[in-house]
Amino acid sequence: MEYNFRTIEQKWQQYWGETNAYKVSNNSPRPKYYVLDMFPYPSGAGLHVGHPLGYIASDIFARFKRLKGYNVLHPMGYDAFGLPAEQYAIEHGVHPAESTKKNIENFRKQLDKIGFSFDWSREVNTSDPQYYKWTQWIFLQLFKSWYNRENDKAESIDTLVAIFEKDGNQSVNYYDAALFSADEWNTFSEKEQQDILMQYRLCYCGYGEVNWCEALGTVLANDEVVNGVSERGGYPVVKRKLRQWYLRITEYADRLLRGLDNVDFSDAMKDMQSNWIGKSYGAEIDFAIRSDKFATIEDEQRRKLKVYTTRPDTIYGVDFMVVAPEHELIDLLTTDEQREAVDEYLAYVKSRSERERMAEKKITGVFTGGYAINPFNNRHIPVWISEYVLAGYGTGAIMAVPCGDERDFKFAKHFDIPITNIIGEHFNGEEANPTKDAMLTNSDFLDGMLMRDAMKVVMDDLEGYGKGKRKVNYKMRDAAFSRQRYWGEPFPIIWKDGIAYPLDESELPLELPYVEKYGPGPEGEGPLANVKEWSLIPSPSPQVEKGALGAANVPKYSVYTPAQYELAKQMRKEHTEAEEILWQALRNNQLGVKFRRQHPIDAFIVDFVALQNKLVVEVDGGYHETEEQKLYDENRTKVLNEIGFTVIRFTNEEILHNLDASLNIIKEAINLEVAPNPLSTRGEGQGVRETNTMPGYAGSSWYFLRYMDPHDDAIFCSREASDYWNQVDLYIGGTEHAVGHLLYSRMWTKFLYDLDYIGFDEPYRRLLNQGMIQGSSRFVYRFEPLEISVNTSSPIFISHGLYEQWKEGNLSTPTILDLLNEIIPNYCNKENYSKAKILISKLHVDVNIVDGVELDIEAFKKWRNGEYANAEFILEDGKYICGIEVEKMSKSKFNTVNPDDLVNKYGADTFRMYEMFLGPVEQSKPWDTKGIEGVHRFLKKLWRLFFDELKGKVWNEEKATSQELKVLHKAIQKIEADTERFSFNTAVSAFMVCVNELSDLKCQKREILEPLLILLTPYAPHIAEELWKQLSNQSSVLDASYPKLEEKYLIESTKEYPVSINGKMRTSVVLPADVEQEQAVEAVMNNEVVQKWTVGKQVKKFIFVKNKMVNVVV
RNA sequence: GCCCGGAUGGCGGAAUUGGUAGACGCGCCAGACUCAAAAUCUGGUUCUCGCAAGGGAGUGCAGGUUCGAUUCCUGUUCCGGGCACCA
Repeated sequence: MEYNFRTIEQKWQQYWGETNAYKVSNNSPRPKYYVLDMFPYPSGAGLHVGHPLGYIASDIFARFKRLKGYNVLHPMGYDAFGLPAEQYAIEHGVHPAESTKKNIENFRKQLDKIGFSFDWSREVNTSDPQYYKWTQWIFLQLFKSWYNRENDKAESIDTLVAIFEKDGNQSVNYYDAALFSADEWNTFSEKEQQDILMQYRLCYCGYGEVNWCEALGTVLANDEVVNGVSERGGYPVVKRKLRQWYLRITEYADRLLRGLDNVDFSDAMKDMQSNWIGKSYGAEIDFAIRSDKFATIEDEQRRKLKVYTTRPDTIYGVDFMVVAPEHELIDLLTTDEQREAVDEYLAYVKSRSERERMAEKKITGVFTGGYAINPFNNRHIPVWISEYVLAGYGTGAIMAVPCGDERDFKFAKHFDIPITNIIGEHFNGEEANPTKDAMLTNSDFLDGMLMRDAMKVVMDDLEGYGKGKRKVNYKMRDAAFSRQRYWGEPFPIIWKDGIAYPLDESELPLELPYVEKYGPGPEGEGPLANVKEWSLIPSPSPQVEKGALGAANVPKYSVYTPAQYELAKQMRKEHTEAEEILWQALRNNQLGVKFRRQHPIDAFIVDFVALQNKLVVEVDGGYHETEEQKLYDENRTKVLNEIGFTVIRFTNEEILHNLDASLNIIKEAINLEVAPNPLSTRGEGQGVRETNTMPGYAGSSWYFLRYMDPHDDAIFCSREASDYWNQVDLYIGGTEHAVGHLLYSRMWTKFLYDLDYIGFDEPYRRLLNQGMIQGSSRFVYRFEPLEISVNTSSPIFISHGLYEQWKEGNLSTPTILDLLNEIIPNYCNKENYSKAKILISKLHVDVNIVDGVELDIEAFKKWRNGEYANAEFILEDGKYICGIEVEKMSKSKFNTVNPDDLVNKYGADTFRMYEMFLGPVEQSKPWDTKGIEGVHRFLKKLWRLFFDELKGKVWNEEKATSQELKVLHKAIQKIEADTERFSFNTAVSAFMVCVNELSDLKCQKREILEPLLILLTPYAPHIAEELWKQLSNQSSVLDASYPKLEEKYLIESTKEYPVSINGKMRTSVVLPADVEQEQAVEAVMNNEVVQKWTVGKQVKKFIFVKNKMVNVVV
């Protein structure tokens, strides 16, 4: 009987399925253990061998714990919302729900073949309304909560309202809101009250910058933006402020930091998270600024440049200031001479993504022309703008101390800014020195003080004189929680008159409407904004009928017809007096904003427009008094509003007689900076649904809880279930989730804990990071056709070794041409040899048709539908050898290996063990199918301990010898310990060693083999179950109990000690196990080899480490 | 740029707390079985000098600490992951 893995694996997978072998109960007398894999996104490309790595590891551990007597929860599900499905829908017209469903089916099929012990009755899918009902529900709880810093926890917003009603906001003035009293609160309108509350909510609405691509009409992810243009199509991308939802994760910053002390994550992971949170202690310092634009002293007093610094001790070393390009004071600081340079620089920055800005090595910046005043010595300090200062961090402005900060130093050098040395000899003029231990110089009253000590002195001084204050700062920002996309959870929010009203919980789930088109909505809103019958509540929508206006069907303001353009040009010449006066006041950026006049927008040509601010200004003549014209104006305004423009209308009279007042109105509109919430102007008093959707991490922030109680209709997870399963005991996934998913889910857990829905505030007790499996790409080398060669349809490929020789110049052109002529007669005439210019291109070839490095030429000819059917090859040693490079595993590089193929060829058990055998699970490594044979051989060798091809069953009931027991218990010891510490690769080796040794001993005894099968069950469950049943066991091996290590079988009476002379291994001596130093000295010194090395030399030292080694120093 | 990893034979890797560098597997070489091949089995395999015995070198690179360093420290190079709208 031979090892027929296909039959065996199919048989037991079916058996385990039918017997519900993996179904887990929430009631068990056994201790619980929760093993979780990071939520997979079911991509259309299916599984490649990199995906199951973590799942196999977790499966081994889950099965191991089960054998150890635990009730183990090991679930699987799908993070099914996401961009790729939506992108696929846009490109192929397949609804994301459909493609996702298909992908999941495919995923499941692939997973099933590998023999995982998932309890599929607990499967979850984030895009299932029964699941996202609870994602929406948790969002509502976040929306209805605020963070009470006094109690250091989230509370219902009602407690905040109670505080406002009683005392106003004096005690809870967190987010730079204006102060108000209880009386004032009570007289506020509902809108005013709700606007204030919105600022406090844990999920709140604000404005944030996004990558906006006008041509695609959509917001792009950072990695969809390459060099300032969209990845798809290469269209320009700019920053644009859009209304966004935010998660107030910053309130949890400190708890997220402290919580790291109570979890078992790697130090690297903890470092990454705490660096991300970025807690720092420092000071905020106010610098007065000089500007001739200040009308009064009060103005000057009011508008200070606030910086955040962790080094207030260096205050006398400040040689310049740098503000972020988005800083609000730039306009004020910029002098007329510098205006042009500043504008140019800001335009440049606007085209760059945040990532590019941070990654840029090149130093860029521009001087504003303005100065700030050092509050300590009244020194005038030039203010610069540079992209390396980010608006979101600190105050968006820094005081630069070039002698102490490397980046400041480089900036000063680059722009020739003189450097003040405040650390004396510690600064060498060549590079900055960030020391805190130098004695201060050039620092007035701080001179001679240690920098460390000066920090406190400066901060006390700042606070004493009201020039600044101590401040704890976090690098972490609130997390953007909305996406302008279709394929995500809809927000259970209805806007009415600019107020966000939550849906009643009984109305959940708010289902995603089915759509046919996935294009972006107006004004950077999500595609849902196009679904009027869904978003407007109730219908009908007061839509403007375009035909009635004679409007062309022109959707975007940036797109207009040549005819319109000509008309606009004409109209510019025919301006009225009022228009001309206003134009003179608006032109040349006098308000800090660029206006255009007579510019086409949609179907209209408007009088004036500030495109960036989405502001239209119209100046109406007397004829606007007619009824007909009034109606037209009204409709025109409506359409402009619809596409996000604010419209201000003046009469000729107003401009001519009160220009200042008119300008003030325009200024006010500009200061809004962003267009008002489009949802507050649409729908005319009726409700409008929120049309953004939630981000990918919404559903994945709490999924581990749903697995505990996946079918509960009453709550996201019953307290009973979460009390029983509690934290995830082992969480396995990649480091790429270090600061995204892991921080969000930790925050949600803390939030749900604050509201007392669960009893623990850290989701994952222990985290294991799996490495990435990289692809090992193979290359072939193709000649580009020579101009002088005969025309041939045969592409010619050259083997890697020869290609390398050619590349290094060791293979001359004539030699190559000779080779070519050999393959294709008369390929190139000898006379033309000197004119030939050889070009060889390197092409990816499918790794699955390459055996190691040798190309399967026949398979290659059939590859890609016979694209290379008539290819010719220049071989080396009769073979075509491919080049190798390690790259990311991806379809486009033809280096993906499908687990299905390997499972078909070798079986799931072999595949599982091989994935583990490849190396430490935490480490990244390239995939190489080659070695899988060795593991397969091991399983066959194990099989032969039970069955002989000819003799049939060969195991026996004989008593085991002590030598055999030693082999077994050595294996138990090693495999148990290795599994416990996730060193699966060495455990697989230990199995091999054990089976090798048993084979050598010809041991086929049940007493030894049976425990070995249990050891093997987590790794290769199918073969273990088969052999287990063959040994006539009735129950499943899955529920056997793990063999117990008996130390007594391992005791040795002697030990072979390595002997080193001067630390270099020379020989070894066998000594009794309980040997003491004196005996050891004697035995070692009498050793022949030792004597050879020590003869004529004095022994200086004799080092004896019991059970380790001996070292003789001469 | 910043944060976090990694680097050991031809290849994947082992060496758990500073104590015999290269376990186990692949590949390669030789042999057995076979008409032959596959499969299987046996032996060898870091490099280098040497017939051998035996010696020398060796864990990315340059230093340091130590009786002893793949392991600890300093510096450095290269590769991988993350950097807030991929999930």
